[in-house]
Amino acid sequence: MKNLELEILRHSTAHLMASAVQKLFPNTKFGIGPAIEDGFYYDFDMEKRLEPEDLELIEKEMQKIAEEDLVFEKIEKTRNEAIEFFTKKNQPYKVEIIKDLPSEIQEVSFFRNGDFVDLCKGPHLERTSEIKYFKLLNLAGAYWRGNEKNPMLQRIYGTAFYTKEALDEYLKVLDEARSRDHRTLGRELDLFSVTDEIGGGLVLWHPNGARVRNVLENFWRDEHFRNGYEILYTPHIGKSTLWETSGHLGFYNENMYSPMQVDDQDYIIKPMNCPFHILVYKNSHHSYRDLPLRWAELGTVYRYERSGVLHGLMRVRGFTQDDAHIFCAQEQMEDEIIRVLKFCLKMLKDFGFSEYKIYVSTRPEKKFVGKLEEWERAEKALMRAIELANLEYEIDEGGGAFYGPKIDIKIKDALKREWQCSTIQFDFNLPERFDMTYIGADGGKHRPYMIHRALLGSIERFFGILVEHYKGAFPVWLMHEQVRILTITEKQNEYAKNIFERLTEAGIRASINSSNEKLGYKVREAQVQKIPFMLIIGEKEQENNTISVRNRINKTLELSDLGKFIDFVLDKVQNKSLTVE
RNA sequence: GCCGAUGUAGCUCAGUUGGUAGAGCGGCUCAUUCGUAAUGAGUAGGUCGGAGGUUCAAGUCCUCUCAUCGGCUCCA
Repeated sequence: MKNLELEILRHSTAHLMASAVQKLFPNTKFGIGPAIEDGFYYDFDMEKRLEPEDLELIEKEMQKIAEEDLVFEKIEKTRNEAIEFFTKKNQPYKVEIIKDLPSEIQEVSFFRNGDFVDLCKGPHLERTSEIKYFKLLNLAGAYWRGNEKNPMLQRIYGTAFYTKEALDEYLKVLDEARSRDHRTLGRELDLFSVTDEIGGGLVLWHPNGARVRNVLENFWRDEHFRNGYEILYTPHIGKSTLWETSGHLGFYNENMYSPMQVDDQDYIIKPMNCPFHILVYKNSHHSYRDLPLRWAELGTVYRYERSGVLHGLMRVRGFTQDDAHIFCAQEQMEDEIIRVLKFCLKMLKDFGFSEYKIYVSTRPEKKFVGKLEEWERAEKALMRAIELANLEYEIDEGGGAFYGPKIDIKIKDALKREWQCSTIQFDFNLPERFDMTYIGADGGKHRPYMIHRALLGSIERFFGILVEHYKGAFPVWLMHEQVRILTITEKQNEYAKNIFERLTEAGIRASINSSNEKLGYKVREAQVQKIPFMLIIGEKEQENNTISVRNRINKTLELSDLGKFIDFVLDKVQNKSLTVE
């Protein structure tokens, strides 16, 4: 199925929905109703507050209209006729759209199905009866034209497909996404919590989640040392004058928390790590021989996020960035970008993400700092690095920050959803503001290039993505508990303890369940908690000095020797294997 | 921040037209010593998100407030 065909179907379904709404709620003013990635929506302005039950009503009405087999009829009108038409019909939003069309457009097209006539350039299906498999999904508020100063309209989201199978499949994926929700799994696996008593967007990491995080961070550090980075630690607060120098108080103010007073000085909790890294740089003079400097930090920052945007671990107010800053000379810049990109992709792959989309954001039209040729050089370096890696990318023209162009990498998870994680950004602003220099081979002062980069983005978000990607069943190397020993009767307690000690000694994270429950119960418990391996220990095993291994995908493994099992697990850890067989 | 929905035990939820809180799971205790997704019995958990108000009486009605969820805007 081509996307274009789906788009036509969905857009036509949006019209169908609008015509149903018009029939049910005649005084409705219509916004727009486009097809979107997985479906469509339509925005309405009406007296009535729509409720979830109304969706069923509207769906039924749509079904009726579809069965009437109306024709989607195209009508042309001149611009003025169109304005007159919609003014008469009391459709101010439509009038606004037409008035905002470029002046060279004098003819506009309409589509009619039955009594419903909508401004639309098409294309559409031929008849309403072609729309068979659709579903209205949810209700939401949305600002007219996406601007929060405009009135808020009521939006209905829905989707449509050409076959029943495709629709069912899509609804199944939605269900699947719900069952993977990291907030639910986070509670079920006791990984983390967010509580009202502390405040929204401030995360408590429980032992299980913290264990996984710890493994992740240790790996992250090792890899950074291996890749030529040094690691820094910097404070959580700093004088407000620092943020004046950096300019954040100007351009980032609305995301920063109010200052606190210490000894008559204002201090601000950090929303970024960069100024601190720059001050480490400025603590001494640098020669061109020192460069490049690559400094990384798991830097915890606090940013004010509006209350309505907080979401589990994905959008929080306190989070840890896997931040790094690279300071280099102009001639090193291109190599550094290539290096970062390679490092980044390797890191993502180690966590099991090998599908991604890459975006390059270039210089904004108007507001930007730095010289034009610097921008061009940097943009070229970014694109070249991606091309050298033989990867595709999309250009977001003018989408860069005012201080420099960037690469953003969005990873695709098991459900093909895209998540923004990695970012590689040039900064032409801070080196200038902090007057950073190095002494070149010519004995003169030069300004270093500065590159910000985060590979995982924020540890919180990345962890949330991992939870959803793996549905809580982390790969063995990351899993907080790798092996659980299940005894059958208490006669095996001693033997179980010996096994536990050997596992622990080998560096395997294990526990014993010797409770007075039946084996079936213990298996179920371990299964629900997605523990990769269960060692079942009964009289038989004890007598023969063996073990019986079951993994979390309900398979018994042919590994009766503990030593061999330990090697097997360590091998999985070593290779970051994604399987448990 | 805005629009809408929700908020009852650790979790999932029930609570009829206002009459003073209930289940399952989980926890704890006891019994059971048992071979690959739930052994049985008993028991303890709640100022029904918070603050006002209406009423003889509020989990149920009204007002305000906070938080969460779905979106919008914004973003790591």
